[in-house]
Amino acid sequence: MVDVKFIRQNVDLVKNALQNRGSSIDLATLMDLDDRRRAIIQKAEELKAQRNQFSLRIARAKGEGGDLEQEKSEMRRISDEIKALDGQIREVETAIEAFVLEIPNIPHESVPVGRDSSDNPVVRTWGAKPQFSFAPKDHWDIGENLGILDFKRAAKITGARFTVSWGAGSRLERSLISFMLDVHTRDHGCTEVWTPFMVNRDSMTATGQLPKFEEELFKTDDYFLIPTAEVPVTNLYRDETLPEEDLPIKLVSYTPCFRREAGSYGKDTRGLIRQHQFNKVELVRFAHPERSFTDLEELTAEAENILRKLNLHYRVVTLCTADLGFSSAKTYDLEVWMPAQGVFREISSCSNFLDFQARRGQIRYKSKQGKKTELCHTLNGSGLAVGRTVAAILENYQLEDGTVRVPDALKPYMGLDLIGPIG
RNA sequence: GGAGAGAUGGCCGAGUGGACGAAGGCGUUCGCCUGCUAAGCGAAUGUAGGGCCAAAAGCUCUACCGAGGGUUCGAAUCCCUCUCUCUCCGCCA
Repeated sequence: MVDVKFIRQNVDLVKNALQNRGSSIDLATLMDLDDRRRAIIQKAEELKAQRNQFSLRIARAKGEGGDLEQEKSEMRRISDEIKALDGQIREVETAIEAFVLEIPNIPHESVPVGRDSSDNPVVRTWGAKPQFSFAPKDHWDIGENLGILDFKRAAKITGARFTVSWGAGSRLERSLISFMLDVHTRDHGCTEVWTPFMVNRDSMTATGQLPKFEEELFKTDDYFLIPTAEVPVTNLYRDETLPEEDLPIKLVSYTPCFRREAGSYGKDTRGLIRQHQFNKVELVRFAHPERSFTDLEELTAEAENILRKLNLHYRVVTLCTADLGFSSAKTYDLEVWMPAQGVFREISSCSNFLDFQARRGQIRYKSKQGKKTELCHTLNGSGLAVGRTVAAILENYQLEDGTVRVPDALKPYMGLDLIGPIG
């Protein structure tokens, strides 16, 4: 959530930022509401101050047994007026809140202005494309041929965009989760957390999934299924004040993720790339505002480190203004090389949300001297999306006979050097 | 699912209609004192919003005792609804 006070003082800047994002929100409506709000507050508070004084006088006079009927009826009038004004204030504030919750974050000044994903500049590229003496197969063909991926039965027991993994495939999924968690906790100093996979409406609102993207979420009568661990993990400290010296707080969490993928019909219909349920290891940071961009670089490097250890060719792009997620001020996408299609595919998204989520969720910090309580900055990034990592490994490590080599880093976890056919 | 108890400041805990933003204690911070430490003494110590101010500082007003509504001139205190927590019973991986 962008601060209304900030918007008021920087209307043109915000207007411009929204335009760069391709958003057509009319700020004039908001400014009118805010003007009205302050006018009513002023009136109401004046009356309240009056009421308090009357109240005091009545209390004092009570002992002396004076006739206070006149004061009382006057007070009744004031009280009624206050009640009416308070109702109006509530109304206006509800409207303002609803409005502001729909405003996306303001892109950081270092974010390039662009029209779509083709305007995302490449920051760096790591590794090299693997060379094949044969035509590399798609990961879904490799997986189905080996018997480790089973899309048909997943469709039978649930539906489209779900996957069953068998044997080494299942083990690969589990190995990757363990491997990633181990690297992030052991080498990067993150604390591992295990959270609920369903959350309430307040949590979804704090991180920015709600109110705007409800159609993207699966839900039960009572709760929402998390689309990413970002939601439960960031909300760990909702409505809390953290000690300044604890920042940055570095967390890592494995969770399954559930997404409706509404509006993506016909996109990535085969394979592991776009699923309704997938596994992800997520990095989350609560940062000091003064160094959150350093944190973003560090967090991105931590995610990259997984790809490097797996020896997967990838590149880093900066999302331009048009491609930036709703809550983010700056995002780096890590894109892994997929040899079968000959393209780079997103495998991690690392973002700095500044105080956007912290304001929605009231996540704050305070110095030991207790000077001031201020909003934290929050960040997160996939470290990594597990399903897509499986896809990348199958494609990049495939051999001509249809088997798949196990990356060195995973051998201790897999207890195998080669994934062969199940049978 | 059934029965009961509860929700007050960073924490503990008092407060059943009027000077209560809220006693007392603990904690924390600053100062004093003391060979050092501990103890002791003194002071400070919530959040949000509005106004004044170019702004900060500061001053001032308002709100907040789980949430919302009601009664009343006046509500932490009385009434209603909701949420959450705890205890016991039942069921269950």
